[in-house]
Amino acid sequence: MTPPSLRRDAARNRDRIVAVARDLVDEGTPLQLNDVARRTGLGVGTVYRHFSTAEALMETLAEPCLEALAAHGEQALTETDPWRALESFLHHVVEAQVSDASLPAVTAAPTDTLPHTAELKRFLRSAGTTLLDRARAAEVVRPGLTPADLVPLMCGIAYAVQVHSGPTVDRVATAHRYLTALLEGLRAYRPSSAKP
Amino acid sequence: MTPPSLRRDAARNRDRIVAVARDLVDEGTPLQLNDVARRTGLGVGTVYRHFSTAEALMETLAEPCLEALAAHGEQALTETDPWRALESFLHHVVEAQVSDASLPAVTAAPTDTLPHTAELKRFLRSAGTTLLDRARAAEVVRPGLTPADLVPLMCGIAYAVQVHSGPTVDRVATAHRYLTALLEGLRAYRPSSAKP
Amino acid sequence: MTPPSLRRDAARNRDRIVAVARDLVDEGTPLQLNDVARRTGLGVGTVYRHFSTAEALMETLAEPCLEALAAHGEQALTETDPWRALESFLHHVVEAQVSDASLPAVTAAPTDTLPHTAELKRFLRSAGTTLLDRARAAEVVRPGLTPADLVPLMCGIAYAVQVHSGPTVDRVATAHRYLTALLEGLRAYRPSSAKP
Amino acid sequence: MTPPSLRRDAARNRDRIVAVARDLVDEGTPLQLNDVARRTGLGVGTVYRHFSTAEALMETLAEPCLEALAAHGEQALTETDPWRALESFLHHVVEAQVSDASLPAVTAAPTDTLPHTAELKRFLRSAGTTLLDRARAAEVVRPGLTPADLVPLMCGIAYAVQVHSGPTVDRVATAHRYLTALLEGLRAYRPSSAKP
DNA sequence: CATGAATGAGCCTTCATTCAT
DNA sequence: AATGAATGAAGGCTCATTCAT
Repeated sequence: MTPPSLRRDAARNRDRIVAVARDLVDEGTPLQLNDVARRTGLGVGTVYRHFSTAEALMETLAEPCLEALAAHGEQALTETDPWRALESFLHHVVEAQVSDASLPAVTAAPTDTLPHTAELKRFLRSAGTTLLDRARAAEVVRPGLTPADLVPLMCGIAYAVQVHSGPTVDRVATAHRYLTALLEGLRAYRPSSAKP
Repeated sequence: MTPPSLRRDAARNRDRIVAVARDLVDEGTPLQLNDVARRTGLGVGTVYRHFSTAEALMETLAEPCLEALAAHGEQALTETDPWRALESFLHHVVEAQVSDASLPAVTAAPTDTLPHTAELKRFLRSAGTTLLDRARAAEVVRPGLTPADLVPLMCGIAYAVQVHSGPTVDRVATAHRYLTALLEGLRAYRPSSAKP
Repeated sequence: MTPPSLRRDAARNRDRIVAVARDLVDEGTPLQLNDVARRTGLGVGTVYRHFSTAEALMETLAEPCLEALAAHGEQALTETDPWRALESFLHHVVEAQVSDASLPAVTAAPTDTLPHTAELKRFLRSAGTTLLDRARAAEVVRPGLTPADLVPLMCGIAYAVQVHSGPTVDRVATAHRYLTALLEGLRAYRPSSAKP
Repeated sequence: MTPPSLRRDAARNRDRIVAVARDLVDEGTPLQLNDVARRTGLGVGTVYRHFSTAEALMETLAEPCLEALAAHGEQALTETDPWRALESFLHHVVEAQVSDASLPAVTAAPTDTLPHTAELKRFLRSAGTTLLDRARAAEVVRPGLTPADLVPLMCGIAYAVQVHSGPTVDRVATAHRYLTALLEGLRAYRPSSAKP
């Protein structure tokens, strides 16, 4: 995560920047490098040296989450039940999307700043594609949606949750509900009709 | 739509403002009153006289669409088949959402500027609520989603379509596909797939 | 006060404008002709036709007060005791200054818009001059202040009262206190030393 | 006055801003940060960096004067004759008020921007209070005015001088005359005039 | 006479980015 | 490497006044 071979103090500064940015994102404040500089007590120049744009910083925040999702993706790829594999992976994705505000911003962005972000997103897309393709091959999934729809739909659910938002709503639960509804529509044979 | 009894030239200016705003919104440019003034060739003050905030202008752009949706809503309320009523109404909604960029902005806004906008949104929400409640009463819809989820989900679909967007995608078709998937998940026991 | 030979409706408009302006001034709102127009329901042009500047309107508001003061001035000029004449006149002046917000604005202005205002102010200045000169001739007043100081000092007292202002202060009482202090300083022989 | 440990060029800019502001205030021009920026040739942002509001800049202009007054206040507090102490202090105050246009603005403001300004004003108020209380205790002052009246009255005198203003008037002399008149009224039994 | 739409200069403020120190 | 001052375009908005209807 933190680039190696960085002078001790430089590394400390970098961590400080990331920590402050994390706080800003968590409290819903728009991420501005000037603002980060002020709150870290560092000079703007220092912040710019570490992160040349706000997007780069945002992607750095999202990185751990993306990596965790990638791990879940790898895990899902080893699962034998193709439906459960897909379902489980996507639930992890939406949960992450609504839990960490840095994620939707990075996920929905058409282009990436950091190579590593691009790589992770590429892997997640390919994992999703594989999982959906397997499910279609096993005929546990209805046609109509393609792998290219997965990312947009996950973003859409995250956005829907945000629109829904009020003080009394459990965002994670709502996200799962929305995904569940969508997956019901995606599934070929529903339990009720699979029983008899 | 255009307030009556306005001086001839004032009405022309107002229309000009709305037309320019329409273009801006269609081309994805953020709607700024100063910008509108510049492009219309009118003074800033003139624009502010007609629309005291950018939101008011945006809502004015969205108004015809909202009214058309309201008409569809009334239509749907007279439909006898509760499932078809809900389905048809929601398809009209998402189609509008992706066809006119002013709509998602207005729909997702937590507060409204123009009384008429508020009224239309209220009506649309109540129509959706009634349609969903009827479908639930007729047991053609699965539990899990409530009337309060409708607006967020429609916004989420519009957002998903936007994330999907590329030069070669048919936005309307994509929106219908997404809604169809969701409705499949919402639907209770469909005769067709329960048989074989 | 209201110019004669004005069409009935024009006169009504004029009165309406003055009434609204009175309210604005009383509530401490800056006097803007646009604002007056909106609150009267009249067009801006109409307001401008009646009062070509905000100052003209302000002077119109102040007029009744100025006339009342002029009456007090004439009264004072008939008084035999030169000290009491001066004292009484000035107390009327400061009381008016703090009671009607239109007055300080007009009194302190170096130039006047309406001829009648200029005339009234001229008369008040001359009355003050005469009263002070008589008091000096009667040696009931100490040298040091001249007639030209009267207007500035009355304005200064009104301003001091305004600076003092808080929710719990009686502006009129404060004004009288301040003037009393000043008059004590102006007076030659104070009661205590005049007795024996 | 100028904060220490500021980069050389930054300090130069700051001084330039203050100098230009000084000129504006001296020539009676309303103090606007944009205007200051234009006249200094600096960017607006630079001016805002140094002084976040026009009030902050105004208070910075007034600061040296306020400090000089505070020094006079301390001096007066060591004076043994309570009357002379009060008199001398107040004469310094009014002289400052009419000599530096930044002072009345700061003095009359109900709230302060810079902590140091607030502190200085607090000290001056308390010095005035002490001096007046001592004079009352020594019975060299008549009742009727309280410490809370001092600031308003000093502002009132400054305002009176400004109303008086014309090309041929010596503002400082006028201010002293007005204060003298007021102090005469404040003073209790003067030996000189009580004798004959 | 009355109207009120139009004007546009001008004020305030923010922010992403550069670059001298 | 680090600093943080400087920049200035850009956006938001108000208001006194004019003039076509």
